[in-house]
Amino acid sequence: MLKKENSGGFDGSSNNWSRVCDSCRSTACTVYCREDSTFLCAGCDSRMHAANLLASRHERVWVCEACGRAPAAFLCKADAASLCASCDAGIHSANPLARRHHRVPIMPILGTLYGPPAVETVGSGSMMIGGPTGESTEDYGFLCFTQNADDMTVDEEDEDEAASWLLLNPPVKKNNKNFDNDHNNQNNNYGMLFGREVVDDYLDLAEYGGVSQFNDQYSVNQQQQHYSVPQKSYRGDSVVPVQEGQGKSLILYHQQQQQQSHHLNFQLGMEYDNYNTRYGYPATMSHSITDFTFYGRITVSISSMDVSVVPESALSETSNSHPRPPKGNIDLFSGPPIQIPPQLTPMDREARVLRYREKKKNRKFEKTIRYASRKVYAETRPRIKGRFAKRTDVTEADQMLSTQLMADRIYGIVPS
DNA sequence: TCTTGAGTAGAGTCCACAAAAGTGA
DNA sequence: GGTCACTTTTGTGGACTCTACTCAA
Repeated sequence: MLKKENSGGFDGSSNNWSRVCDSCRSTACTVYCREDSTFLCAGCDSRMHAANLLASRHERVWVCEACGRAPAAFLCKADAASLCASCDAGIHSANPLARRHHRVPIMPILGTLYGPPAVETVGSGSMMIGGPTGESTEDYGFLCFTQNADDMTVDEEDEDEAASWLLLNPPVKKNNKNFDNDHNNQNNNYGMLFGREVVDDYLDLAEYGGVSQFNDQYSVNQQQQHYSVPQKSYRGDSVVPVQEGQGKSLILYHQQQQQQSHHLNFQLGMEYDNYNTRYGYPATMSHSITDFTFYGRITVSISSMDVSVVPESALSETSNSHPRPPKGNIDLFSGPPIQIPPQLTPMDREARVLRYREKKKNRKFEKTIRYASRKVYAETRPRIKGRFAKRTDVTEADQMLSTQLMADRIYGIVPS
């Protein structure tokens, strides 16, 4: 996409390193707070701007993706990148094609960086607002914060990554013209922001509740966002204590899941099940997670009923050895209602797409070893061209090889 | 602008066999 | 319900194949 360039930087320095967070001084900054005139990483931003309602209203903007040192001024839709004025000028004056990129002024980030406050949806359009136990939630206003900055950073990263899986790129076959045409035809419906980019199909989750519904909720939340529900986030396959508030909403989950998750089931089901099968996770596990939240934040819980279906060994194993679930194991099948973002601006959506792409780029699939003994044995097992071989075959092959070597020695041929 | 071939990356497949899981007496 | 013997299923890693993709000519 865009290479980091030495743009001179917001602070006038000339190196091409991303600016570090003014608060923690250890992490690359991601946002710039106009009110505080500070560059902050995601963790510090969340911490500082969730301290109180006033702070949460600070206008922030993403840091330029090209130089990483200046607040973004423009959003290039073609590159799907936030750029400062300097980088924007440099990049988009490079050639005539670049000049045609559609750029819009960057919109400030309000509220939370990693998603709006969770709001329970009730029925098809109404909303349930309140804390986990029904108390006033003024203190909970925005995100689920952990006790310290370190934890929060990890949480956000995990959740962000998990959220990324909700935004899977459907396969786009470049050579498939039919597909392309069809997709183009659908762009009127899906590609609101990114034109032909398929990722938008998944990002535009308001679609599931209807656009008008989204708008309604948006306006409602604009007024009532400080009453939003705090969400404790859980990751991994571990069994999750269901909070009181969540327990109530569980019924709603099941009522709504068929309406709201079937679409995703069809699109993502195969992929997740395949992953689970390949990496040793029971398929039932992938059907047991009953709570998630879209747009950059995932809340995962497992109903007790579903857990009982999973073999204990498998459950405990995955719980213990995988504090974080495999990426594909986040389940969308029996998912609860898709929670419509109360203040999902196009800029928010685009920002999430950016983060999604970055995460996707850096994603690593680590194979899960369920039985170390088998691994050890497999490593010591004889192979022929990578395949496991019978020990008798190997001995025969060894004999042939040794015979060949003997012959080579006899005739003075150097073995290659 | 389109075509073609080379190069690359990633996913899927295959194999044997110990260990785990299931079943019936 | 517990134990034993037997059968069936699962999981493991490296090499290879296949497909999709990129890039240059």
